[in-house]
Amino acid sequence: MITLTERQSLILKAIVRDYTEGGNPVGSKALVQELPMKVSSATIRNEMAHLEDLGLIVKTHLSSGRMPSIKGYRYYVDHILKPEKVDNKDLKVIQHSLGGEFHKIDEIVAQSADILSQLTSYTTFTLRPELKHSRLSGFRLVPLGNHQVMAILVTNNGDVENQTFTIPTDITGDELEPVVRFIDDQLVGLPLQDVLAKLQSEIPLKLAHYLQNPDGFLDIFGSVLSKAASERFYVGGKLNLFNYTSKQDPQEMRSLYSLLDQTDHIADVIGPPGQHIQVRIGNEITNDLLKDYSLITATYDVDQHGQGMIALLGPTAMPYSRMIGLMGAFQRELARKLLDYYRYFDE
Amino acid sequence: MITLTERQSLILKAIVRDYTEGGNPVGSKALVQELPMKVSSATIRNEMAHLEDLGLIVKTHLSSGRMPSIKGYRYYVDHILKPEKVDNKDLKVIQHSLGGEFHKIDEIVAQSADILSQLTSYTTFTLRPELKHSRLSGFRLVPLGNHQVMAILVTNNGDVENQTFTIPTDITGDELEPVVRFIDDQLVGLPLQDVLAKLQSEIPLKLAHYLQNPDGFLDIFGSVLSKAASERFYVGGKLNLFNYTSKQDPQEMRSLYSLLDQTDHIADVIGPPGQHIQVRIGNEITNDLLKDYSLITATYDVDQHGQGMIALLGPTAMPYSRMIGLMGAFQRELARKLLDYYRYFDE
DNA sequence: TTTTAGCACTTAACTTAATGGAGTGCTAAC
DNA sequence: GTTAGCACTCCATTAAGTTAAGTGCTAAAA
Repeated sequence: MITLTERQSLILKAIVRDYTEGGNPVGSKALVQELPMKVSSATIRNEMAHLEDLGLIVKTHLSSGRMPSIKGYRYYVDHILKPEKVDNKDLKVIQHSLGGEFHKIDEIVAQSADILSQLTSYTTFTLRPELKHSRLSGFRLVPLGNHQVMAILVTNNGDVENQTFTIPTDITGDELEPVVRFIDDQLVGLPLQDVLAKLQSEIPLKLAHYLQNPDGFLDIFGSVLSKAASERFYVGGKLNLFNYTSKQDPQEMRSLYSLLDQTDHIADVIGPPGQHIQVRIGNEITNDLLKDYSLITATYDVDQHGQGMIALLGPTAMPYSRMIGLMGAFQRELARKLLDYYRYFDE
Repeated sequence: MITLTERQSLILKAIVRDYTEGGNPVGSKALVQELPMKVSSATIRNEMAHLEDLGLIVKTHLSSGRMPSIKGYRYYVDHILKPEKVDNKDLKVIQHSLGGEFHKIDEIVAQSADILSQLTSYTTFTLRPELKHSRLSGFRLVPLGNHQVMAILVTNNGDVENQTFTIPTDITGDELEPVVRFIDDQLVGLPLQDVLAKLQSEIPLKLAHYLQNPDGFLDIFGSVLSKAASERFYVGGKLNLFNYTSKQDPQEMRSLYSLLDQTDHIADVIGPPGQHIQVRIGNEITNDLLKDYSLITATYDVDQHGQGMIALLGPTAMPYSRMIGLMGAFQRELARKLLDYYRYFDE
């Protein structure tokens, strides 16, 4: 367990700030100007040597200034940093952007990714509260003619999922009636995850009473259901990658960029909803492609409707204090907005 | 009007080929090896000086080798190049990729962009045959509860467009019945563009007979209709940009990349369906961001179902001969596949 | 008239050397 | 414990020199 004196702590803090703002290693003379106490550069050099022994700062070469190491950022984030109170202008932007009328939760969550990426100039990810916790409130099968049927699934929160299927024979509404009625009777009102579970077990059996050949229908229902229950990350500010990346190898940029298109990989990186705000720095991120970046994740809570996440990807040298403050504010505003939304549908 | 001797033509051709393959300016000595006739490097130098006077090739500095100018590429494409017969393996890939079962035209067209970008390692755009020519074959309004209604529009070609609306009051199927019947009576069977036209003129009046307050419904119908009739480009191989771009300025990459996300800008660049295969080189493209690239566009024809387009964006130094051959083949295969698809739905 | 050999010339790209500046570690004095 | 002073290290920049590729031009050959 590392313990720093007050002065060492101030020095580390100043190095983090300077390096984040200027992008260049910081020397002892520059620090003389900035520290609140009056000490000589030689003293600072002594302290810096100590910080380096502890592994909190590093040199790029024997006679260069210092920059924070991963461990240094870690210490800074854990013990020094105070979340900055969110800028009033930024708060206004958030509230205004979330203030409009939305027709779907996914729109709110998707837009959130965009707002956050604009505010930060970094790349953001958002995850809606898990749909599994929503309840099935309706299922429709609409024959469209031309051998096509559209399946529509509705939840109590107003989420709508639909999919069109091509089927061998033309079907009229009357033929589908008993199936839809079966679902209304047996499954409406249950959380989607329970419906999913039942689909594996008792539904096929029961459905056999209503339909001669239930397989085709089960495929359709299962497909829409799992599409609805699957989690989707929205990505904002993909293009911002160009602003903060240090890479110039096009191939590396390419793999990075393609990572952002793969929801499952993003899910691995960001992990399940957890406690409050978490900062992962450099190689603490479980993906080698991101080992030169930092990731701030925050879980937001919408009461009985479950939890969602927002996340921010940026350079290791980012203004953590401001970012953490911003994430906190956003987290609160988003949760509030979603609560409002759910309340509207619960009426 | 430029006319070249046989030998000059061969030299220009060789310069284009060498420069495309190697990426470096081509010198007179290298050409001695490659030309079919035996001439000295001095003779080639004389010919090259002439080609330079005509503006077909340029030097990067006083004593460098030559590379083709835009004008040089233009001449090459117009007068020298012969489309390469498409590689048998590539043809197999195309046929196999388009051979599967598709449920929607948009899937076929979207997948086409991906296949083409894989085959070429460049970036591709595809545009489906204009939906305006399709006929309205059905319209449904499905009440979903929770103040929501889904509007579904179906065409005779199996295209389905749907959109969910939130409305102030809950509505039952019975109330919508007359509206849907009105549409079935009056509009089904007409091309979408005619429906669009009528929506501006006679429909509002007629609808007033069926509904007290037709405005809300007209908004919904109009919205789905215009969403269906709007053209959409599919983009394939966005990431391939990293392979062939010469830019390393991240800001420029950024604007380029964001251009690919804007369907309307792409439409401007690629232009309306035209004649067969067209090659635009460098500043012949009407967008300054693309002035260092080349664009090959091809229009494909699906008989009475209208025309669509495929397009290819790559470096000015691209193997035009192979690419034009490939575009031709793809154009034919895609048209055939779509004809099959339409035939299936016309049954 | 066309082609070619030969040569002087140009330029980019690379290598080497020289210089200045920022910053460090260490020592000895305060 | 702190500081002034100094030798030392390394990067960055500039300057100079070298090489290789390629050209244009001239005069001779075909």
